[in-house]
Amino acid sequence: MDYPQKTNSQDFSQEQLILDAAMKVFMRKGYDGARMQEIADEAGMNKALLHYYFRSKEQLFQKIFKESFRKFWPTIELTLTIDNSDIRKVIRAIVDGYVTMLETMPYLPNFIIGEINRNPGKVADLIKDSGIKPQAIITALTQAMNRGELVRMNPHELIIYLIGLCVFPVLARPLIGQMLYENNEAYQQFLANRCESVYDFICRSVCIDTNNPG
Amino acid sequence: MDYPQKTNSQDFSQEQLILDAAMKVFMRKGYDGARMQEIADEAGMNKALLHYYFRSKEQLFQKIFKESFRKFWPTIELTLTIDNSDIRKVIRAIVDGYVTMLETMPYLPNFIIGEINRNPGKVADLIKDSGIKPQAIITALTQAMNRGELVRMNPHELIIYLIGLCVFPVLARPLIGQMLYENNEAYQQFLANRCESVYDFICRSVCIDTNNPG
DNA sequence: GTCTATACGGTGATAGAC
DNA sequence: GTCTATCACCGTATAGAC
Repeated sequence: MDYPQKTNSQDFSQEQLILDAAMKVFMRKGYDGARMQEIADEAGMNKALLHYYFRSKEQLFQKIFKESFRKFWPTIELTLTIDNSDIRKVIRAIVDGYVTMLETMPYLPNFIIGEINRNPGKVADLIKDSGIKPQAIITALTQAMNRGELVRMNPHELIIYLIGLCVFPVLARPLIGQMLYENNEAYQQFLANRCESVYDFICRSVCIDTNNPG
Repeated sequence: MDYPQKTNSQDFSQEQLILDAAMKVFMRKGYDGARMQEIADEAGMNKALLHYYFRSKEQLFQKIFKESFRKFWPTIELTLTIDNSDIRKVIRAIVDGYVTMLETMPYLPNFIIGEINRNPGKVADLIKDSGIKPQAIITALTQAMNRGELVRMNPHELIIYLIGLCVFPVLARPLIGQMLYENNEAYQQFLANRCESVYDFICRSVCIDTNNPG
């Protein structure tokens, strides 16, 4: 009988437990701050097993990082499969996509940005490997500008501002929460409403009402 | 003769050399990634001297971090000593202040945000120690809203967006540069022009032209 | 596959000569 | 104050029993 390589139905499960644990620990501590022991504890197994499955800390980290990176960017591309004819809907979808994603993974931006700054030289390879290209969104924005729905500006810059407005509130969360909101309650409120807030802020800046020109 | 404690005119200079070196290394590598040996090399002196002057890595780090934090935030408060009657000038001054500061210290935001996420519990003390309060800017924004110069919105949110738009392009620099600008030249161009670009983006969103109401 | 024990290198910190 | 030498510890990684 020619079953797949897996001879033990627990194999994948163990590997996945490690990956999940590693994701948690690396995201919070970064590469330098993470400890293999902590990942083992989090996964509820022995430290030696991590090396059995992934050889080294570096290789385990690479797996986690590539996966994280994939989750960080494509949000913006995938939303473009929706109706392109109204640029407001596109912007709304992008903002919603980011905000929703960040609710479940609030540590992601800090992790990605921290590690990318720690090792900027590897970014090129990383992007090449991921196969991600921002072309779709650039095209959509440019077309909207040509249709007169968007203020004319460099589409690259608009993308940066768009992502920045979604991501920065989460990135600087401890700082903002403490500095501007003393208690956490009001800040929770802001985070909950920021789909609307960010969308409004962007639209007021760049969207042109084509029904009432002038 | 009662000269000050300093019997050796080099004392201060040595201490300062260490602080400068530590700033460089901590900013790029973070606490976990930084090595006392590397700081010593950067300062051009022996590793043991770091401990002689600052006792431990932790204490040296605290000095650097508090100093960095002081540089990161007050930009926004200090600019408020300028003319408050035109909110556009205030916004312009804040954006200029941040962008200029970031040109000389591009690693600052990543450092601050990374370390704050690494140790969120200490943020409250840090802010208390620094004595920084965002009250002046909040008041200025609220007054401008009451005068009808600004769109009505939560002033806290506006501050977050303002800082985010200035800071994010630098934070995500390696990512943006590679993903959106393949070569470095066009990105340099964007960074050079972003005082204007960010200012325009914000003003279009929130500033109301009081000469032509309606 | 999973565990325990251990080798190995690196890092913060100190002792002690000068 | 500044150096060299060294310690004690911790963290990654491996060896080897089961």
